[in-house]
Amino acid sequence: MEALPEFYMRESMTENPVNPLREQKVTIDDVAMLAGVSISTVSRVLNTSGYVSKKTADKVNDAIRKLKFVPQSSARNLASNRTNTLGLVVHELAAPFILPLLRGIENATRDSGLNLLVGATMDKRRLMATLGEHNADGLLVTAGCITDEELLRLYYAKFPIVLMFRKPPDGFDIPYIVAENRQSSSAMVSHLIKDCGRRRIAFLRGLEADYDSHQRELGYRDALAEHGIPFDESLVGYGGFDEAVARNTIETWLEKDLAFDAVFAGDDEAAVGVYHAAESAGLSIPDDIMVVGFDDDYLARRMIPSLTTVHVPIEEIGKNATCMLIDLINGKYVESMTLPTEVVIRRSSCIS
Amino acid sequence: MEALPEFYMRESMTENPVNPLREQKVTIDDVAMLAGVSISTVSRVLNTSGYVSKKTADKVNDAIRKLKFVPQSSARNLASNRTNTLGLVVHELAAPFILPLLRGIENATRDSGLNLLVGATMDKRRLMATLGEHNADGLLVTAGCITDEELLRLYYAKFPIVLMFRKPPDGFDIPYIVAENRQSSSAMVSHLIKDCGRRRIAFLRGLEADYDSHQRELGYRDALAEHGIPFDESLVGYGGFDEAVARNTIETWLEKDLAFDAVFAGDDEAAVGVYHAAESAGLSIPDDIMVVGFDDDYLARRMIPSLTTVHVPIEEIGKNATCMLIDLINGKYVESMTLPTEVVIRRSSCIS
DNA sequence: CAACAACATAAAAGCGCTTTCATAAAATCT
DNA sequence: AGATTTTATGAAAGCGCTTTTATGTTGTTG
Repeated sequence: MEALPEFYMRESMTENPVNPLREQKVTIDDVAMLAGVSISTVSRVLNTSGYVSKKTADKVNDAIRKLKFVPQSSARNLASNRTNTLGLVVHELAAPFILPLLRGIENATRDSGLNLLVGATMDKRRLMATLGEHNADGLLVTAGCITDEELLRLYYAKFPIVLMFRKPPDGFDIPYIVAENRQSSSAMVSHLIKDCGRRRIAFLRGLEADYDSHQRELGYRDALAEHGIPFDESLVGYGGFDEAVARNTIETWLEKDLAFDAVFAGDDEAAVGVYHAAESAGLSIPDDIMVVGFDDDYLARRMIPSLTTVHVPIEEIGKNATCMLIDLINGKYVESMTLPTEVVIRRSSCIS
Repeated sequence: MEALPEFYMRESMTENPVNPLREQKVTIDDVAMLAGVSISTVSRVLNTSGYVSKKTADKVNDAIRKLKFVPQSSARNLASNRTNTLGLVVHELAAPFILPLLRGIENATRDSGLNLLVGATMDKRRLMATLGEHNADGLLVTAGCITDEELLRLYYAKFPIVLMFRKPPDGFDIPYIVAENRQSSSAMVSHLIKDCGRRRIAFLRGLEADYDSHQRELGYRDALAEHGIPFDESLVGYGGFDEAVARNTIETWLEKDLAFDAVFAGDDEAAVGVYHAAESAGLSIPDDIMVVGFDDDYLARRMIPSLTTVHVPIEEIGKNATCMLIDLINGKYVESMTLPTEVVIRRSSCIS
């Protein structure tokens, strides 16, 4: 058989039916009894559905308060066929941009009275059993954590999904929310060219398949073209949106005396890698090389010198994605969106 | 009445019963039918409980696979009176130490086949309705996000809780897991004194009530005492475990020419604040002042110069706390623990 | 003041599982 | 072989809610 979570196999489970000591439960029946009404009426006031007279509602609410009644979600979910839960699927709980994202999502779910279930993709089978169709009303999915195949399976099953930082495969109208990348990348690189007089600007890619990375590269090329600077393949390297990787790339370049006077690092993480490579080579930022990133994450403001980057409203993205998902769940039409971003100039590209 | 989450008030909810289009559900009955057994038997193989012959189990598992059956947790929860869900209560989804913590917790819950519900405290009533007694089997609680009062209410209700980075009020044996603070703080400060020859070492406190902060201060004093350096109140300031606050404190000190040659910043966040204050005053780290932090968070390795700090096994704490909570839920005896930490010497306290 | 709508409540039927409880077959022991 | 015990399965009773249906009770209209 499909291996069951070991949890279920614990003997203690059958021997020791959970928390025998837990306080006695207050149920809807208790409330109904105290208020002198039927449980249907209690349910109606709980859900503000159907007709309830003011007087009765008051009685019921009094009883609820007196008994400290909290409806049990499992019963509610079972009866109403909704879980009141949103699932968040992320690739890894490591990158710092996850935090504001989580914050945005958590706020929005809380405001809607929904629960947030978090899952990181490692074991896909298990993840889907946990967050999948029966145990969440919808899913928020970030880039790189679910294959197109799995995504389409859910799509065909009409399961509500909103993508973040990622667009669906061509031809499928799965709602998504992404940040504007190309234009702001171009603006960023133009800044280096126009304002800072740089000409040999390197670019560090993320993963091939990554939507963001690709858009940023297009923006980079746009800016070069616009200012009549020929695109030079040797100035493009792999940064992997990762500090260590980026650092390694730059160090290799420096060793073989590749000439460049600025680096557009793909994202802030990678930019930090560039900082370290520069530092160990004794190069000064921004004087010897300028460095710019993308995301405006936790690090950008904290690094010394502070990092010029593109501000991405990540918390906003989380919030909006959540609202979109809620609408989707409620059967409303949802429009995908691209949120604007903004170049933030800091010290790492400062002409002194 | 108690304000209901606005979600419930949406008209769409009654009008449009969630996802009318969702694929038809596969239930335990379907599995039973296909396998030619009763649902009790299916349930037994799902839970590996009771007696089931190998042959029957195989038939059932085949059917489960064929139908892609996933048991619906709400039904399961309702029937079995457990939610299979752990709640995580954090104060704010902002501090970087949350990420490794979340990672540790998520891994452990996943390994146990449990779900993880995340809640940030903002609206306590709502939080407890969401994560509280009926909707999670237990709670993981970090420092500063629940009042002692609320904590004790749950304690008296025998609701399983594990505290992280925090000890329970005196006399209550609520299991906790904390990191060793005092000894390593002392070791850290001793390092500055012995290895680096510093004598005027400042300390930046966190919040008064914070357990960690208090312990770290004790360690700081221990080290001073040990090396015969008198404690100087003027060298202790408020850092708030926050970059901006710490920066401000240091800048104020520098303006009034307070003399110090090293700062023990309370935590890494605050240390970054010190970096910025030093930088804007034109002071070099570590030559003019050395800076050390605590936590070894995301920033420590990334700052330039890299930050000497105390490594706290945060992911480990998350993992262990989760295991403790699971044991607790299963009625086992759980022992609180203090995890060891370790001084990590990096460039910010480097004698050049 | 009938006749009909709008409002208010209760009874009852599930939701999809787990968990007794009852029963039967197979294995083990006198 | 008969008496137990162990193993194996199914029937049925809920878990605590929501929701449909039925039944009043008001209020309103012609």
